[in-house]
Amino acid sequence: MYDAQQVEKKWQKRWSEKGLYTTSLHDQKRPKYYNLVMFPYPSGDKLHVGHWYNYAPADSWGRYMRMKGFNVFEPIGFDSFGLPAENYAIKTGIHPTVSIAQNCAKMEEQLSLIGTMYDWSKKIVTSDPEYYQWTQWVFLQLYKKGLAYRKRAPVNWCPSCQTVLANEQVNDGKCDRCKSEVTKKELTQWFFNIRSYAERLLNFEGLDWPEKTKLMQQHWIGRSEGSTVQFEIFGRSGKKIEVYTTRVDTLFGCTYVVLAPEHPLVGEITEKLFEKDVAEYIESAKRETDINRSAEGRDKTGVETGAYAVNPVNGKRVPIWIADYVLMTYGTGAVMAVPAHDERDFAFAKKYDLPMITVVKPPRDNSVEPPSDDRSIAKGEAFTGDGVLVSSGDYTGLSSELARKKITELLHIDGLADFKVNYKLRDWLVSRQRYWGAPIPMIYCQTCGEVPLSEEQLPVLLPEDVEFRPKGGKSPLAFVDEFMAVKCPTCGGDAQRESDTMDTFVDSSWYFLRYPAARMKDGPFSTELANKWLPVDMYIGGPEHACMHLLYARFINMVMHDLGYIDFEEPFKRLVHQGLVTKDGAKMSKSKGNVVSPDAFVSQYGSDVFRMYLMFMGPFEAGGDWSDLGITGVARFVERFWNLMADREVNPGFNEASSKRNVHKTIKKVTEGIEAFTFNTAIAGLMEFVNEAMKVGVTMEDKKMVTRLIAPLAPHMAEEIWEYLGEKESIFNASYPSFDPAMLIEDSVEIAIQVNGKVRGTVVLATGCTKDEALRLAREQESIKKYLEAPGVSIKKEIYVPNKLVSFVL
RNA sequence: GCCGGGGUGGUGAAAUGGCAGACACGAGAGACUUAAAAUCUCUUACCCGUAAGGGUGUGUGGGUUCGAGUCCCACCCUCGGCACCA
Repeated sequence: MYDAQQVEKKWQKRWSEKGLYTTSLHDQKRPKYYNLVMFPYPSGDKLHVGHWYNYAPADSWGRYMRMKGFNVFEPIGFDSFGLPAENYAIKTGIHPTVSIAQNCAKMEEQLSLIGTMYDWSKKIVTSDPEYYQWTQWVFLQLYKKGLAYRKRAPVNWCPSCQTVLANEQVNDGKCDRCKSEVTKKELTQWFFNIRSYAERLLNFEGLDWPEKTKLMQQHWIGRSEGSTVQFEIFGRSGKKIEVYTTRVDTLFGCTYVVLAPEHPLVGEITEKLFEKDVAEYIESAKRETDINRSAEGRDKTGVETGAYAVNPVNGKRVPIWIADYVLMTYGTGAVMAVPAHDERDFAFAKKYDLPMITVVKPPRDNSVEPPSDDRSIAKGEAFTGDGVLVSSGDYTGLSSELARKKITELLHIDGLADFKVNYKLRDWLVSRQRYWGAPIPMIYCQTCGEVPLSEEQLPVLLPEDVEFRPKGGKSPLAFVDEFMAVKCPTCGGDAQRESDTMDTFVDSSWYFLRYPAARMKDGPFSTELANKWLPVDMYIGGPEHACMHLLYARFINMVMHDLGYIDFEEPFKRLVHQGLVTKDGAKMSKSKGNVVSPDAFVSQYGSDVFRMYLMFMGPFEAGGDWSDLGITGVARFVERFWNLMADREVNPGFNEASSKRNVHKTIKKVTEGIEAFTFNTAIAGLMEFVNEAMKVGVTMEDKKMVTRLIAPLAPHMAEEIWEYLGEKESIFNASYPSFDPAMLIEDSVEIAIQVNGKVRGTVVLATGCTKDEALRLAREQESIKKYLEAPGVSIKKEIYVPNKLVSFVL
């Protein structure tokens, strides 16, 4: 009987006593392997099966790579700043420093039960000053490079969290964290200019990432190629409106121009008669939340300004409108409307009875040119595809693609147009009006203005004695006088600190650089160690970070590269996402009360069984719905494996050739399963091995081989068996077995015989049997004869796939 | 609407274009036991048939091929992501 509890305790203790997983970072002998999981937030809750589902296979991968001969570094830490601890403090009065310390300790204890090979000596906690002073350092580096700036802008505001949010943290117009409706607010905030890295962030060369994730980032960055076009404002010589369009080929079809309500020209151009309507419209647009304003299919609204713009390509006057379907944050905040060829313009034009002119027809449409400038064109919808230009002056007859080039080039001569690439990606808003984060290391001086702290003045420590409850949209720090009052580092005069703290995504945007130098006092990371250990070889975490953490981390890493601190641009070479474990089809969450705890299973069956059961559920990247129904299967397997290995005798039915083949077949299957992150098939392979070994036996030598094979998946049991089989060193210092292809070949194989595509029988042939021989034997089969010899049939074709099948076509 | 992933037994699932359902769970039958648990053995896609055997089957409809879960076309459902970005 295998005693999992006793065995697992024993080995966890021994591993930690021996420091088996303390990676020697300066080792020159073995190639390095940086195996990283996204570090957890230390909530007070216990680990649930989702955590295990993520961490256990990730650890098995690390163990596998270690046995493959790599010097594996598998660090862990806590992403400990952020709202939950602060909200908890508001509710209970317990200081975040206290609750986070408790939670980290609790979490460490639970993580250790999994039996991972985390190198705890390199643990980092982002809310420790020894970490966050370097987060502040990162901020200063960006500031120095002009990549951190302060700007008054309409931002996302969560009224319940009382803080601003980055675009990435707003989902469906709701706060990612508390789900309340996000509103707009004009505030002066700190931004990181991630936009200037848009082009580089689109390049994924050399990255082994899921296609899906790369696509999501691409879409988020949203690159589009188009042109800017200048429309002169009629009667205001020299005043121009710049619009952005990807369809400059439809310029002749422009029947009006639309400005975003926030557009700076609005006040200037609006005619007296229209001022009241315009002012009212802008007011109502301001009140709209982003979600309402940006919902597609929403009824389009707008007002006329009374002003007119001149189409530079044909001198035609078109009215200027204001509508909130045009966004100030994209392009130039102004568009040329071509209702005949754009769905949004079409809907708007129809509502306000604006003219439509068809200027592009589908390439294969040979019909007569439609009448131009005809309000009554009875059209059901806009034609938005590329085609051939009509009613477009000199450009008539050109393809859309060519026309885009020609029109832009010609207008460019007079400075009226230019090619322009735009991105949907907006700058990263990093300030938060909350307490529990890294203070932004900036000072505002009455004489010098905005002054960055020098590196020697870091860390800016978070004051301890603070009223956490947010007040009036200001950070709690703003009310701590001792914190706020400071002397200006430049002139020595009275100054004030920045009271906002940083988005926690800033903390996690560089932590992978810190790990190898976790205890370092004189810098955020060591250039030497970073260049040696990074990029991260394997990064494992949830797909929900695709457009947040994973994008921010790439950006910050690129900035550090550009500043000359590190040699590599990309932080994560290979990325794998674990699938989601649901309960009754729903995501596990405390509020739904459907969180499954692993505790009962781990204490009944042990970590090894539970780890393997999670892996046996299906492919790692697929996830699945939780059910405990099958765990007994894995428990039985572990018992059988243990008994097989503990039995020192070779089985009575021992057959050397079959036994060897069994072992090598297993090595192949298990290795392929682990490599593909389909641990379920690896475990199935081991189960098959045991079933077969019960029949054909297994030698002492092969027992050791198979024990090494299972070690990454069931680390505790493997160590125990390894020791039992007489080995003194840890099994994780042993190498991973590889298979001999020659050992896989069987003497004979059973192949299928098909007649007209249907399997009608089988025949046992010698391996590698010739075609003639195979066909002859197949034809002789009783079950086949009757088909071949039926009256009126003859063989039209014979197919032989060696070791697979014979197929007759009659 | 657009972009991805996925639809295979009662369940979790497996399958370089080559005998669909490996490996498990569950269920049924049997062995051991005074009995139960545990363990072991056998059966288990569906339909017809006592059997031998035959037929049907991987979301739907077509196609390519000697042969399709796998490739191609059209569609349905589902889960994620994006969504007035001009």
